Amino acid sequence: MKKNTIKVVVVDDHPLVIEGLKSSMGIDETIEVMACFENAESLFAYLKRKVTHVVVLDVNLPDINGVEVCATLNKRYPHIKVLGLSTYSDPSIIKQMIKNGAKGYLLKNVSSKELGAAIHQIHEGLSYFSAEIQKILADSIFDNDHIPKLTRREKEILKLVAEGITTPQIADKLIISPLTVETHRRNLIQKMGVTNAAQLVKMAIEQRLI
Amino acid sequence: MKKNTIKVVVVDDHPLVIEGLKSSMGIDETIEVMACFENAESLFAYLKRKVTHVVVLDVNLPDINGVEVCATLNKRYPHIKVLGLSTYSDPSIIKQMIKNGAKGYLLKNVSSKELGAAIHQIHEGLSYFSAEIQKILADSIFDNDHIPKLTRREKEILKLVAEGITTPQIADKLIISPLTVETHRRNLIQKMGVTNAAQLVKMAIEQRLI
DNA sequence: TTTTTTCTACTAGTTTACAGGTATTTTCTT
DNA sequence: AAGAAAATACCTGTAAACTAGTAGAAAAAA
Repeated sequence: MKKNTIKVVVVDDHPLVIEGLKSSMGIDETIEVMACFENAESLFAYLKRKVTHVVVLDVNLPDINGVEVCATLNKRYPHIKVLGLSTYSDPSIIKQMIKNGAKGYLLKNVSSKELGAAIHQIHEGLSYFSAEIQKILADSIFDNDHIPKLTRREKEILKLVAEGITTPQIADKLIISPLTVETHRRNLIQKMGVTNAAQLVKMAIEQRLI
Repeated sequence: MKKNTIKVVVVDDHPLVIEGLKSSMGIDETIEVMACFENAESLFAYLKRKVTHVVVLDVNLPDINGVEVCATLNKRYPHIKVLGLSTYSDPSIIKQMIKNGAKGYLLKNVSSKELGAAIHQIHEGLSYFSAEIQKILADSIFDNDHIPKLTRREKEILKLVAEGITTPQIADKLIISPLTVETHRRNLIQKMGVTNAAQLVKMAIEQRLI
């Protein structure tokens, strides 16, 4: 075992990614990939026995929530730096990771070079967020200003609209006046900043409201 | 360059996965990873010059639709075997890939061993679908999702409808008669088996047509 | 309890969408 | 060159959706 290396463990359910990480980090002699795990359980078993500096953690684990793993890691081993990794870019997940003590975050389309740089940087006590992640976070702040708060009834009607149910049918279903349904539709369109039902449905799906 | 090897090229936007594939296949001397690409354009440029047996194709490419790439591959190079690869498991996507000539399909949580076996098998003219994929396909038989064939123009109009653009505006944009646009809308609604534009948009997004 | 929000409902008019046909021309495909 | 598929366009209705206001009742929050 080499001395003065950054001891890294990887948690990812994709053998190919693990293989890629090992292979990529093999070049950098200051980074040592000590172990790889496909689930959280074996990670914690390992950490009890071995010294570890950095955990590269895939957030999209099949069995356990990556965010929770990060929280547990931060609680039990505050000195271990967590570097989050995921394929897709959900701002809320990234925020939760940061909240739970992740020191860095990358998307899986990261290059070997950037990954190495990130590991070095967080090991030195700094944080590392790739340009893409920073942009996602920046955009999400902007988007939060436009959060269309929909009422319970509006959400209900929105779902029915997306199912192709017409105003008279919705009125019939909810036992209210069609005129009321129309009002809700109008408010939905106004709140979401769209022009008609088709665009409303598109936006609603994009905003994960449906 | 070795002789009698299976010449493989990889298309994936994740450098780590590419690295993992190269590393994994390095063990098997009968498989030779000739090149890796992060987009479809450079793949086709390569194929014009070099002999290739198997293309390992990530379906979730950022720029271009993986299904379309598969279709183009199958059309231009019918002798090349395509092995689909994706992180998530959408039955309709897998079906579309098979329909477009993919000889095999795997999820990214595949082991190096299975990947090697799959490459060998499809190179021999057989097909290869991992147990997980087979299960997904089997399950999806029950909920028969008829994927209607939309024409180029229909897809174009569908996108505009989803953006909230009205028939007169679409007509203006495409420099065709509003009556023609209405016809296309009607055909879209009929083909997709829906009742109005709102439901049409929802279905289109669900079927990944937008 | 007061205030605010949400849900309800209305009038009136305009625009767009949808149903059901038919039919010509253009563009692929064979 | 022939046939099929797609894109174009029209007609006649009816139904629904959208715009733009107003406003009372119920529920939730302060």
